[in-house]
Amino acid sequence: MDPDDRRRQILARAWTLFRERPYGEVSSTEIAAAAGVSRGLLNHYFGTKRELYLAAVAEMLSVPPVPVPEYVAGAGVRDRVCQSVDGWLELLERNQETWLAAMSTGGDPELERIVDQARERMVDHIIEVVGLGPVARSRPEVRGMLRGFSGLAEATSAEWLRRGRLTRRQVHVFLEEALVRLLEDIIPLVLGDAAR
Amino acid sequence: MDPDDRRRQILARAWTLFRERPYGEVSSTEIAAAAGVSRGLLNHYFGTKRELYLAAVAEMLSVPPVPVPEYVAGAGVRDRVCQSVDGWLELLERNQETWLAAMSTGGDPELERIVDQARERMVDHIIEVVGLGPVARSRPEVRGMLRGFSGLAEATSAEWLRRGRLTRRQVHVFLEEALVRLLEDIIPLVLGDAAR
DNA sequence: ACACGTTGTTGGCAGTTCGCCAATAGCGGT
DNA sequence: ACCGCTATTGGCGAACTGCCAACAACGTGT
Repeated sequence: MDPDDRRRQILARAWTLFRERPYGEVSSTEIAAAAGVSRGLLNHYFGTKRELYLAAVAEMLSVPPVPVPEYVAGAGVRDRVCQSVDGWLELLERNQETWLAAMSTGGDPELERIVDQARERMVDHIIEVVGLGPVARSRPEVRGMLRGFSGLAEATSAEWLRRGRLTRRQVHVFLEEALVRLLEDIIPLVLGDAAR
Repeated sequence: MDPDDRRRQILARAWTLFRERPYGEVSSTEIAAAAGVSRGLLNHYFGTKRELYLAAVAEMLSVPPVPVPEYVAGAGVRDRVCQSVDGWLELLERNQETWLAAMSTGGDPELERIVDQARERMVDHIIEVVGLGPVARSRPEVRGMLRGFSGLAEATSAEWLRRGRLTRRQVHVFLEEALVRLLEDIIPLVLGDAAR
């Protein structure tokens, strides 16, 4: 079989197993059996079980990002935020299990780095949507606070998808309002506060 | 040695190791050696390695909660929030490694439940501080949104302690302002929105 | 005082898992 | 046709975990 296809096939099967059970409870033998190959081949392709895991997570985390809304004359920041939040929730609803499973890092520093990169991409996306590029470049605190917002988004989304204490609509209203307030009031306040 | 002391000693040593390296990279043999006992004794006390891990996390997560600020006449919600946030940050700064390490659940459902309980306790604390008890009991969404805020707090705190993109003062101003806005504007908005 | 059950403690055995390597087979280039 | 390269397999050795038998210390009933 074509090595590239085989690689993708193994990654897909591995991720299927990894997202239902934690890392330690899935054996390489099981992955190999599920993929219909010998166990030694996993080593041949990915070196070690850990690297296979990292590769699988990285693969599944490279989902196409939500498109940045077009700039429409007359549309304020709130409209763009609303549209972007909706895209994010849609993407989330479609890949529930993937996202929920990927959020647990298990303290592995390298894995943490991979997930962290995905979160930074989310921050990049927000910065672009709301047009904060210039400020963000000179003030790293802005990225820090937006990273905080991504924590808010993850937690409320989990409340929606896992615990059901919030509806999708509520999450939408909540996040949209929170982000707008953040941009218009809180971030300027914190940045100005440093002048004291 | 007194069984209770021995138990605590093993838990302390185990947690020391678990917080510097992920679960899979710490062997029971190593823990036993560090604690100065035989490996079989770990099984005698905790049954399995996993249970030992859970016990260690639960032990270290049972830190004394931040005291609820006294009610002072003339002090508004903002004052109480400010005081509470400060207590939380203080606690966090003192037990950095413990908290940062405990936040990684590794997809283990039982462990996830333990950490989740700690987060719910934080929500309880906030509810008590801002006096939202009555509303929260009839509207579970309130707990959901406050759980979102705890995600915000965790993420910004990590930005402060780990990445250093925020200072402690900035985190304080940010969280205080965000929580006040949440209580006064955003939560009422979401609750009212459901009436549509 | 002596036998005995209980509990802390140890070492070792068996099963499983993982990383590595030698061996085989297919396939393209010269 | 020969040769090298890569995919693929099976197996070996090391490490780790769970379990159990054995030993020691200590309290208790007779």
